[in-house]
Amino acid sequence: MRKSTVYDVAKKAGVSTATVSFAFRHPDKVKDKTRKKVLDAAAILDYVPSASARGLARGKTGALGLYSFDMLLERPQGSELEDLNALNEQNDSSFTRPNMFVYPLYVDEIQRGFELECWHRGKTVLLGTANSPKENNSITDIAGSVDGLAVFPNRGTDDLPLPQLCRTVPLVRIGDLDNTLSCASIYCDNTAGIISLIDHLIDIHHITDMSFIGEITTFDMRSRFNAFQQHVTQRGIQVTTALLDNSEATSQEWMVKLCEAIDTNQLPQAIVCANDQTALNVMEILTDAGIRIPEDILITGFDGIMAAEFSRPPITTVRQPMEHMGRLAAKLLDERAGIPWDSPQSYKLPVRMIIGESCGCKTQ
Amino acid sequence: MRKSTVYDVAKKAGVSTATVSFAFRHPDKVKDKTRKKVLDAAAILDYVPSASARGLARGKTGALGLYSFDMLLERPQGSELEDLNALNEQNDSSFTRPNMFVYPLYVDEIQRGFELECWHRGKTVLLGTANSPKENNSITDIAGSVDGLAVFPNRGTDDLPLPQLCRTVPLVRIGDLDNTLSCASIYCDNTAGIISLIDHLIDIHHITDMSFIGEITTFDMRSRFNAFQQHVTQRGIQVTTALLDNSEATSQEWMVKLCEAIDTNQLPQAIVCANDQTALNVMEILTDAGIRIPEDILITGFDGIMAAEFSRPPITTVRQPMEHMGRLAAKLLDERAGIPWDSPQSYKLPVRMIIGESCGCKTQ
DNA sequence: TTGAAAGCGCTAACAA
DNA sequence: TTGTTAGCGCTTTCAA
Repeated sequence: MRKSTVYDVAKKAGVSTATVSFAFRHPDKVKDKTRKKVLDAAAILDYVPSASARGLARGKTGALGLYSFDMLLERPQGSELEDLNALNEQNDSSFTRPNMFVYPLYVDEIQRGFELECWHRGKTVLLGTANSPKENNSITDIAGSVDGLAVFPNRGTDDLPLPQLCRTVPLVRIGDLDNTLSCASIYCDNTAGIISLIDHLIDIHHITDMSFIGEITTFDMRSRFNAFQQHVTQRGIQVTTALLDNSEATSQEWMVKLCEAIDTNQLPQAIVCANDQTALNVMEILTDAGIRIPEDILITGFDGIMAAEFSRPPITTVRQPMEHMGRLAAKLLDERAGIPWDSPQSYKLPVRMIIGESCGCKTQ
Repeated sequence: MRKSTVYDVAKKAGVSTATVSFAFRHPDKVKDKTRKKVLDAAAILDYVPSASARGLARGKTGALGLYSFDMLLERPQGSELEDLNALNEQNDSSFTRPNMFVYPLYVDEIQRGFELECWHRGKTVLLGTANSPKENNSITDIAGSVDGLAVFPNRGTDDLPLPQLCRTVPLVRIGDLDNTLSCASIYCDNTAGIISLIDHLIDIHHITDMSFIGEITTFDMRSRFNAFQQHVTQRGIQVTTALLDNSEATSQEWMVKLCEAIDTNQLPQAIVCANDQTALNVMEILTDAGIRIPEDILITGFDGIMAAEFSRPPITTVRQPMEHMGRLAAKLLDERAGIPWDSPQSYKLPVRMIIGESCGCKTQ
């Protein structure tokens, strides 16, 4: 059964297609009786207007997009996506309890903010993701179907055709800063966050020797690493360089270094991690090696994701206003009404330190 | 600066628009040299194909939709969505820690499954929500822009034009069962879940007197309520009817009844709650009244959301395979390739009881 | 208040 | 292998 169109409705209602369109889009511009005829005909014919056609005609889609780069690859579930059929087996992973080490993470909280704001504004949300690093044309696909697009940075972001996109559609980078492109950047005050962490470790816990762990693959991570180096120097702190990893590598070299440091007893008094997920991993490795946190070593994270609060011990971290960031992205995009920015915009949002117990504090 | 189109690219590359289209959609059908010309021209012109135009021409959009009904209204944040500007203030709620009583909930875990499967299949996800119960034409809007649509049931779902939609686009109802419409229904084995809960309370904790609390506004809730009534009768258990609320009301009448029962000391030995969120609320009210769980009364939930596991005490509940349900929805929709079902389909998924401590068990 | 008609940008026969 | 061309369904001037 063919889908019915304006033409079908128009014929059935005995009016023109223009009137059908008006009956839906500008109800007040149409005589009540006419409108009723149209609506009735539409109901009988199961008329569902084509958003594609409308988008084409209007030059807008009414949707805002959020693009995440190879999220799947970074999450354990990604690999289990095949077994959709054997749910009856008792040991199916679908029955395991929710695991907050996998969800919700940083991107999820931002996504949630984005969705809230879009719904608030009556925009629909389009979610896209590349399955493989090579598929960077998928971002162009989604860019072509929205009035504005928010993008998460990631390793591989450099390959994305962001320079072209931002000339065609309003583009927001989240957790990233770019002053060369005519797009908006929303990021948090990484420097202030790292400083407050370091100061806390020094001033409250009298640490004289610390290091930094993390993959320096994005703007955020780089900012934190730089802030660490700088502030630690400024405070005259010794740095256990054995651990420092300022490589751009995607592999987790720091794990090797950390294990070596454990084996050779070269651990610093404290480790500042690039983010909560890294901190979680570091803590697991240390714990497995019989090293206690915070008795034997202090750990800090960054981001303030849910898992940081519920890990044992809870992680002392810096919380980004993630929901807010997502909402701001949607707001900025919506306000552009489809018109790309003509100069770089940036929004640096404040952060707040959250004291857990991994730094040696007692939080009741 | 006008967005460039196939025509612009075609002219610049010195080919026809068809060739431009082919160069992108069927790269192998175009001579290498020609394709290169096209791609170069496209890059120079910042060409971003219009998904609307493609959707129109192809009759498909490549997106799958997920529609939630008035989610915002049910969540505390919904009301705070205005203050997007004053983030510098120290007490901004954006800095509060993630609150799992608000997110992620039942729908979020399903949504996540839906997203995972869509990404896996290379489909984009369209998220839509009605801001107000009256805005039920928004679902038609999103139905018009996807190749398949999943819908959450809710109070108010009855007002939705589901009968018309399911004749135009493949439709999946999640957490709902409908044998009258030509759509698919994905729901869990509510009856088995309730039975295992009741049996546990009776057989392990020797409960002889229990009741049920919840708003009976959706298929799931109704199923659980019915299963409760039936199984409790079958096991010859006394029911504290003072608490039973089988009304269809949206207001939370059960709160009143619960408070009365507390005041008059009419509480049963155990309360089976319609879902985890209700259980959380019930526990809060009881705790505030100085009643201890599980010492003074046993509580069970349903769903297995994250907050149930981390509440104190952890809630004994029944876990639905939520991620799986979302994934199944996406899979079914994708497989229809835009063609509506011509008869009702239903998928009842198994559940599993998860022992917490709210039932009186000790889980270390 | 309604109708006629010209696009919107892309795709896919069909031809060449 | 590439070009021509007829739509896809809706919106929106402009006229009536």
